[in-house]
Formats: sequence, structure tokens, C-alpha cells
Amino acid sequence: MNQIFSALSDPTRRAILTLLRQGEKSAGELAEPFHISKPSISHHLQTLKAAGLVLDDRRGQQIFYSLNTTVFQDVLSWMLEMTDRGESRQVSREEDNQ
Amino acid sequence: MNQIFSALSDPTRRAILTLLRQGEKSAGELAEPFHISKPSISHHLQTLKAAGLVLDDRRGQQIFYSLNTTVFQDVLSWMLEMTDRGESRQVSREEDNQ
DNA sequence: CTAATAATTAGATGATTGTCTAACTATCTA
DNA sequence: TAGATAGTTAGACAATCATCTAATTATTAG
Repeated sequence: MNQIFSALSDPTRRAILTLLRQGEKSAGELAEPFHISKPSISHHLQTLKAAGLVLDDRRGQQIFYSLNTTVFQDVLSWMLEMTDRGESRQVSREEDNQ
Repeated sequence: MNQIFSALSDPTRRAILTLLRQGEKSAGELAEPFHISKPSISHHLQTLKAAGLVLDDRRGQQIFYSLNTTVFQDVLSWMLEMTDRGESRQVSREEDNQ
């Protein structure tokens, strides 16, 4: 959990995740919009990957990254517990727990 | 938004928030469970307060801290948007690309 | 095999961060 | 007013972090 929150604490990494909402993208495509070097973006991607927030898939020379939504569920649960104030909570209104 | 995620990135601060789920607590009460100095906890509390995650209320010599759930809603929304994969809702473009 | 492209790894560096002790402010009570 | 208690602020320091350039790995095309 700590790894996840640490990964989410950087604005560039959150922006990368936002980009990935459009669908999978190669490391190069992810680097373009930013004014930081490609190695730096690569490093951020490793951080996100280590946290389980993204998945990677090499196809030829490119490595495609995509969101791993299951891990976001963990954070969502944590956040929901916070707003619930600790009462034993039933899976509220959205029971779409995939 | 950055301030919020930064505040959430530290394990001690998250533990403080978890403690506050039981209800408001004084700075001293919050410091007890940790083997960290009181000034350090105080500093963490300032960080949480600046992020809007907690509210403070001085009563006599003590200052009571409590969860500010409205701010958690912001993070929840962000997380939900991530799992939504970008359909329909406007992506509140938090930050930058730099 | 060689060159080119995509991406990562390595090593260095300046900035930020979490922690500490010491000193200070605020409040209550005798 | 003095002393005690609760908490914060100040200053220092080591560890972590985001970033860079240079070098390296992986893959494809000629």
C-alpha cells in the first residue's frame, strides 16, 4: 500500500496515469507530452510498474503500458473506509465489485 | 490535489488518519502510539492540515484533530475516474505536463 | 553483421523530506 | 505571578527522490 501511495504522490506519474486512461501507450508516446528526459519517464514507469499501477507489454521494439485498474480498487477501498469513519460497511450502492 | 497526494504518501500520516477514524483526538493522543517525537507528529499534522485532510480545534491547552471527509471525496473522485477509463466525465485536468 | 530505433540502466547531483533536539507560545491552575 | 502541561516553531542533518547525461540492452531492417 505504501508503494502505491508513494507512486501516486508525484504529479508527473499521475499525469502519466491520466494519459493511460485513453488506452495503452508506448514509453515513447508517454514521454512526448512532458518536458523531461526519456530516461526520467522510464524511471517513473518503473515506479508505477513496481506499485502495480500499470502493466507493460513489449511488442517488438516498443513497450506498451496500460492501467492496471485492479490496484486502483485497493486505494479506492482505503479511501472509502476513511469516509466511512470505520463503521462496518456494506458494499455501498455500487456493488459492481467486478 | 498534489498537496493531498503528497500528504497521503507517508505511512505515519496515513496511520494518523486511520486513528482519526475513531473520532477526534488531541495532538498528544495522536503522538502516543508512535515511537516518533512529538514535534515530528506535530509536523505531520501540519502537513495533513495544509492538505485539508484534517481539521483542528483548540479547546483549552489541547488541540483536537479530526478527519475532513470532504477532501477525501476529491481523491475518491480522482480514483474513480481512473477506473472509469475516461468515459463521459470531464477529466478535471489536475496538472500540467512538465 | 551493421546501423538505426526504442527503451532501460548506471552514476551523479541538487532538492525535498522525515526526523531529531532545543527553544518558544499558549493555556490552565495554585 | 509562577509553574506545569500541551503543542508548535526553528534549525540541523541524513536519507530519499526527481532529474540529467552517458552508456547499455533489445529489436528490427538492410
